[in-house]
Amino acid sequence: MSYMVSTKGRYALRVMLDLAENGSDGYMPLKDVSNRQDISLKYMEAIMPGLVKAGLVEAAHGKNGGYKLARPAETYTIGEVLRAAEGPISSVACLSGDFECPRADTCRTLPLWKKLNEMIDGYLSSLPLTDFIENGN
Amino acid sequence: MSYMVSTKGRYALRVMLDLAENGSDGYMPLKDVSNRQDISLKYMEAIMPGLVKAGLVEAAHGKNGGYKLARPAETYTIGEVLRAAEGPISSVACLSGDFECPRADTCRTLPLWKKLNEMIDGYLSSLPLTDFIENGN
DNA sequence: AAATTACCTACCTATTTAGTAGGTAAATAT
DNA sequence: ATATTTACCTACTAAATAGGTAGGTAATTT
Repeated sequence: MSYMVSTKGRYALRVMLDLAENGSDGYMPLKDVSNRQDISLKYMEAIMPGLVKAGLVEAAHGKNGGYKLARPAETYTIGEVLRAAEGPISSVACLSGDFECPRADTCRTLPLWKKLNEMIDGYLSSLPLTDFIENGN
Repeated sequence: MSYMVSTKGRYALRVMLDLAENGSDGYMPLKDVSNRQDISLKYMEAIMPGLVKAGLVEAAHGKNGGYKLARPAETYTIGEVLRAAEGPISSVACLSGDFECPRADTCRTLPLWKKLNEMIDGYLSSLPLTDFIENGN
């Protein structure tokens, strides 16, 4: 077994939460986030462009630059952040898209994985990011 | 991202289903299962001892030996087969046991992963293995 | 004694994870 | 204009995991 959600997705969540809590109207340099969250700056730099491309955050270069949320914090869900950072989330390779299983037509367990994926996706996509600020939910 | 359920667990499910369908009161040689399921015999040999140790199947050496289910087929759940083959299933490393996160006490997202794991485990442990015989559930 | 079967140990290749290192491009401040 | 700050891009790396293969040993039956 391996893990469905890696540091990439978990760190992305923490950056988003950090921006939601510590961000004002301006841009927040990644160095500050890195210090507060104790995550390697260089590694975070590799994660952020994915969030920019997905339209979750906006970036600005130069002095007083950094990142800020593209929308009000309450409108994000855990699911969309994870997908932006990690790509589509699946419990098994059978449903990954880049893998064509020759047994797919007759496979008895495929519907199981489909349902499991739907459950997971439904759960994560129903959870607002801000549920994890200021309370222990 | 990686996958929570690998071939190890998926093959184990197929072996169990095969034994449920094709097994009589005697033992079924792994070679036969391997042929029907088109799974590498050598790889299956590596998976089976885990199922034996977990008490899911019984093994017999020598001629007319092989494997058979230890209990009536209807009493197995998908979850217990996957756990026997893959070890404990978790969506994130944070809850794997062999990893001690120093942020665990104050982590805001840990409860999310806990709930997600419980959902997944609850679902898989509620599904009887035999749901996947003779119908498209 | 021979055949059959499970089971054990070691190895292998490719991929992924979790980074690091070093530099380039853009924007701002002085 | 120049220096500084910031994002961003392109490698590279070490360790782990996935998904096997190869070969042999132990147990059981014919």
